[in-house]
Amino acid sequence: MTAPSPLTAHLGYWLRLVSNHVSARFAERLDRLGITVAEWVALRLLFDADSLPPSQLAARMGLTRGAVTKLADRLRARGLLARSADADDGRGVRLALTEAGRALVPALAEAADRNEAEAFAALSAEDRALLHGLLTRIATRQGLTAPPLA
Amino acid sequence: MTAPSPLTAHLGYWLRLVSNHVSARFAERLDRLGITVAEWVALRLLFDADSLPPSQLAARMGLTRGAVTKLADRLRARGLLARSADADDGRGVRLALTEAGRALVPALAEAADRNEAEAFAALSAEDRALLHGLLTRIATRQGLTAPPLA
DNA sequence: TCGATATAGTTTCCATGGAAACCAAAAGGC
DNA sequence: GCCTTTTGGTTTCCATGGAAACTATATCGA
Repeated sequence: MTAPSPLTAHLGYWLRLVSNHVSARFAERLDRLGITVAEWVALRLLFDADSLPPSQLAARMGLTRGAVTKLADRLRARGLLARSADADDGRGVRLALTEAGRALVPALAEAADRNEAEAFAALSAEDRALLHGLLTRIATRQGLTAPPLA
Repeated sequence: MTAPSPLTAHLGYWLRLVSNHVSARFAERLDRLGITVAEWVALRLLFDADSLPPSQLAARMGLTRGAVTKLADRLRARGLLARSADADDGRGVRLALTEAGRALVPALAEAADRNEAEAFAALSAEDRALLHGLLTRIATRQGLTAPPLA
């Protein structure tokens, strides 16, 4: 009958602590540009993909389709994203960046770069590589090259 | 003029991906016991502290006081937590576990232990220690032995 | 001691995201 | 070719948590 594990006994606790902090700081930076973290992820994915159905975006972001509908509405209202009907599928929709959306991405990426540098300043380049290796090892073992959902 | 960094270029991305996944899996486990992750954290902190003012709990959990008020209400409604007036400060409140709340903590801690084992199964004991070291190094550098808030 | 200020807690309002119900179109079985 | 089932997307409802306003008490300075 040992004492119940304290919070700090779990790697999961530290992972969450650091991750939340890094994301919160990143959110602050993005906020200055009027963008949320989720919006950044969507914009960056669409930057490469050119156009995606909401379901694809949802899968890659680890969100539900419902959440993506709403996210897309917000981005569309600000003129950063356009929605068009899928030519082949009467139900389908394609999401794509507008010119304004595309033009915004580099600045956001720079914010991400700066955040990254600041967040992991405590680690040497080798240690950062080490951390990267450990995290990706867990990720692949858990089968998540993509979604943290369910 | 290089291309904007892809999401996967940032450690922060992997950190968030893995952290969210681990927390989501943990949330599933706790859900079977009718508890959320935030509730677990509160219960575990109160288990050691015996009694805390809401502001203290908020600080240690990285939540606002408003959020703690509501969290405490939920736990109180389920008979896991009791609220009492502070003897010395007319404004103050003390939160403490009920017997039922206290009795629940060991089972929750075991769920946390099992989650931990499953989540980091990809890593050897040495690698887990390594990861722990890297994360705590970042945490202390960022001044967060406690709150991811602000 | 009284008035100004600070502090503890709560409440209200808002934003985000999940779950599930729902609708329309496509695909499959016969 | 129909009827059932599946799939893509949206909508509705709910839960959680932050921000800011608000209340009550305590503290500080003159």
